[in-house]
Amino acid sequence: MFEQVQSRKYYMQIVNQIRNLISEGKLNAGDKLPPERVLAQEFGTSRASIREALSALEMLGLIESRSGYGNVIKVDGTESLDGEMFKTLLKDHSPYEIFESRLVIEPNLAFLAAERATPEEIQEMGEILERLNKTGREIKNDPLKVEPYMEEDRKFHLQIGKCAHNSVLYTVFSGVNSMMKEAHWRTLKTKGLLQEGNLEKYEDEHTGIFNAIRSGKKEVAKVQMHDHIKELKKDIFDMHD
Amino acid sequence: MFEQVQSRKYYMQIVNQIRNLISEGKLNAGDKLPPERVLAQEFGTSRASIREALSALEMLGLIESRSGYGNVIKVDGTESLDGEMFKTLLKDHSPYEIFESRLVIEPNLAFLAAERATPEEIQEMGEILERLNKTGREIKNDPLKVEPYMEEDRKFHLQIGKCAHNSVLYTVFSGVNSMMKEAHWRTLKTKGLLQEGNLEKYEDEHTGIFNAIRSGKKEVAKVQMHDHIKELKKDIFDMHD
DNA sequence: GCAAACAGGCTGTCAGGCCAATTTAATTTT
DNA sequence: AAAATTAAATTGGCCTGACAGCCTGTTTGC
Repeated sequence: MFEQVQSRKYYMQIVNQIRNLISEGKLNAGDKLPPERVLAQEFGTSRASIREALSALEMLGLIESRSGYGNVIKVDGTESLDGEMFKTLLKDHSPYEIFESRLVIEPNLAFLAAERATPEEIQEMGEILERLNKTGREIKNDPLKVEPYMEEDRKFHLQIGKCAHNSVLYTVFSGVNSMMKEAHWRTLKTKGLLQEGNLEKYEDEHTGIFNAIRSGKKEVAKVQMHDHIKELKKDIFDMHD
Repeated sequence: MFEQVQSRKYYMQIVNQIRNLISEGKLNAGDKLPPERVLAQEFGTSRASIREALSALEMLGLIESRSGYGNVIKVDGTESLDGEMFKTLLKDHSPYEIFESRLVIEPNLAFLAAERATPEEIQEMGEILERLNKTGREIKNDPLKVEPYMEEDRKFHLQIGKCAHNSVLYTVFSGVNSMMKEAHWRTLKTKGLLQEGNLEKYEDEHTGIFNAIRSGKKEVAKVQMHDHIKELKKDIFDMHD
């Protein structure tokens, strides 16, 4: 019946405003915030309050405060800000366990996606898949395409997660997914990806998953996603169980 | 090869120290921190730095700062501090989606638990189950036992999560699990739990899951957990799909 | 007895200042 | 002219001191 009164503390209001600016895409990764003294003026508060907000934002992993330089936005919040914050929690977990969690979550996301995806979402998924496959085939002639390929791959999986229409699972997955952008993951994955025949294999698997989701075959989508992630896991960690 | 240099910024060191005290159980939910001025003295910093740390801790959901009263520890961090922080991210998500995520995660935790649980962990699980079942039977004569029952139930499921030995999934699940302690969940659950015959049903299901895990029957554990959560979901949300 | 006023402790916020880190520009050196 | 050095400006990191407002318990006044 009654609405929550606006968070009274200044630093919280500042955190929320900046957080919103990030998720609205008005502040992007790499952008520099105005100097603290300027922020204080613009928000109409003291520098102390600004700094309380900034330290909180830094602890949440949204900005990085660099002495003598400025406060820099660290994340691209348009995909899932909550996911980026969850990623911050994952920092110290082992790569193996992080990847293993994909094996649990993603097949179920595929299942739910087959059940709930809207036509528009399916179409977008198809477009991403097309770009992904195209980029994959270009790698043979141009090894520099590996980076864009991994990015398209990330987006394809993320789109499936979005289609599952479960914000909790999406938050978790987008955190894990975003972790794959990190440098040490890229080197890990590059090794596995480039082995002979893998790209063709992935193309088949991705296409199969997409078709299953599009035609609403929930169980098929789930199983195929499971097999796909298991293949990835094998290719990356060189394990076979 | 080289270890990370200690986080330079004062507020970070303070956050880490307090965070550790919470996860070590030296600071428990409800405890009041010393006044900021005292903290400043004890940490050897200014009150400004203390407040930067406290605002960060509050944003992470670990403490609550009450004007004119003090800074209060908000979580019991001995189960999983990361989980408590993840719970903070869940605050605004719909109860249905939160519960649905259990349906995805817990069966897989049961699966992994059947594969990886140590004898000691199994034994502890058995002891929790025994207490749970005992409390469940006492409810008939003493409706006040509902609260303890739900707490034992929470612990039983959490123990399974722990046995899965995957820190990422455990963090997520313990966050969701801890959410079940919240007031609005308790009322939701109480309604469903107390319907005729449910408690006996749950006892059978719990026991079945435990036996499957103990004897290493991974697939059985997974399926039974899935069915159990689905029953719970039905009883709580009154849905049947 | 009971309500109202009071007092002490604590957080919320501000103002102003100094130091250290880092970038940028200026200056010197090669 | 290019490179290395130095100087200046910018910016975050941190500190001190102060005051208003909130909370709690106690005292005062009826």
